Amino acid sequence: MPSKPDSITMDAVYTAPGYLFRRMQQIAVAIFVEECRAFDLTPVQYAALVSIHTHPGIDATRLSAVIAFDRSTLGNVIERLESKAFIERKPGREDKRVKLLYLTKAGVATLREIMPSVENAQARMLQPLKAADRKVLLALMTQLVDLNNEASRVPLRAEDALEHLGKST
Amino acid sequence: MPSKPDSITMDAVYTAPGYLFRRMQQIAVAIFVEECRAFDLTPVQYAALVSIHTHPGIDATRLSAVIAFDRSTLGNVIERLESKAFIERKPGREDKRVKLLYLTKAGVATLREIMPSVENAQARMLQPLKAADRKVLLALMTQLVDLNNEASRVPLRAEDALEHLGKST
DNA sequence: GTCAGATTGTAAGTATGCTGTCAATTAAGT
DNA sequence: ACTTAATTGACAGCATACTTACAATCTGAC
Repeated sequence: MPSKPDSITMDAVYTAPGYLFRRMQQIAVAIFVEECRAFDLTPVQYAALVSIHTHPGIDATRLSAVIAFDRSTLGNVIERLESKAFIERKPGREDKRVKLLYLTKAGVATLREIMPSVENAQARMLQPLKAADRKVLLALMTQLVDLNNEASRVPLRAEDALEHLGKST
Repeated sequence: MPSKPDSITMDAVYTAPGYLFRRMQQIAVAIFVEECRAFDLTPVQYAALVSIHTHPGIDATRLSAVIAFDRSTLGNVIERLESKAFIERKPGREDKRVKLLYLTKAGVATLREIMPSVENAQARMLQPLKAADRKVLLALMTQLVDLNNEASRVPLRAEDALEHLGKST
């Protein structure tokens, strides 16, 4: 309980949950990039690819809700994926504002090829822990992220993914 | 175990530890910014202030090792803290390359005032969990970050903080 | 003492992640 | 039908976070 600055130590940083989350995120990205450096895909770009593969013809706004990425950020991500020829943007027929997203053949192929490396990376992040602890940590993180969903600037809305189908129902 | 893209679902994203860490980091920053919006300090800037307060006269390279921030990133952070008049940079006498960092009076005052808000923010991040689970999560995260230290691009080197003292020993 | 190599701060370039704003378009209310 | 609301993608701007490169400086080997 350091309340006066005179009593501030580095523990005010090191033991803060926010610092641990930041640090672990940095480590997770470093591991992902290292395992996947052959594929020219970042973690964010990978998540976007998976989502577009799962929801072909989704638009950028819905995609941002499905992976909880900021809409502005996602615009740049989509641009890069398009310039790498992993995805295509096609104008919507009903709604002239939207641009529908689809994987290209190269995108599908890359996704198939990168999968084992991604799984290696995800495993490596938790490897230092005992198997039982890994499960506990994953369960608690899943719970915490879910319960804090609304505190996020861009809450996850997985259901939004279905809106681009059967809109006329 | 989805190995063929045809069997990929969003679980390939949602249950990946890397995704959970990213999401939680975003939530943590959002909560910090909301609780501390009266102070014009980001989480990173706060950590830097605490470190400079704890290690007056530290230089930027050592500071980056102490809070595990990239040296380049930290350059910009320091610039912003200086332009806000929270810190001062003074040229080193022995080594003309380094610039030593000190808190200004405004920096010390701000640090004292922001402390309660930071603690509120840190508490809010874990609040959705039961008290016992909070302890477990914190312990596991601390362990995991520590054991993965070398996997990070900028490993934490807390001891480096002491080097700017008694260099001539 | 001098020269090779390391270190320090800085800068440019790329990639998230957020804040706003804006024009175009669509949807809703009357 | 017509005006107002909301939505969509795009853009500008700020703040991390990393890469490489570079000039100034320092250190060590000889």
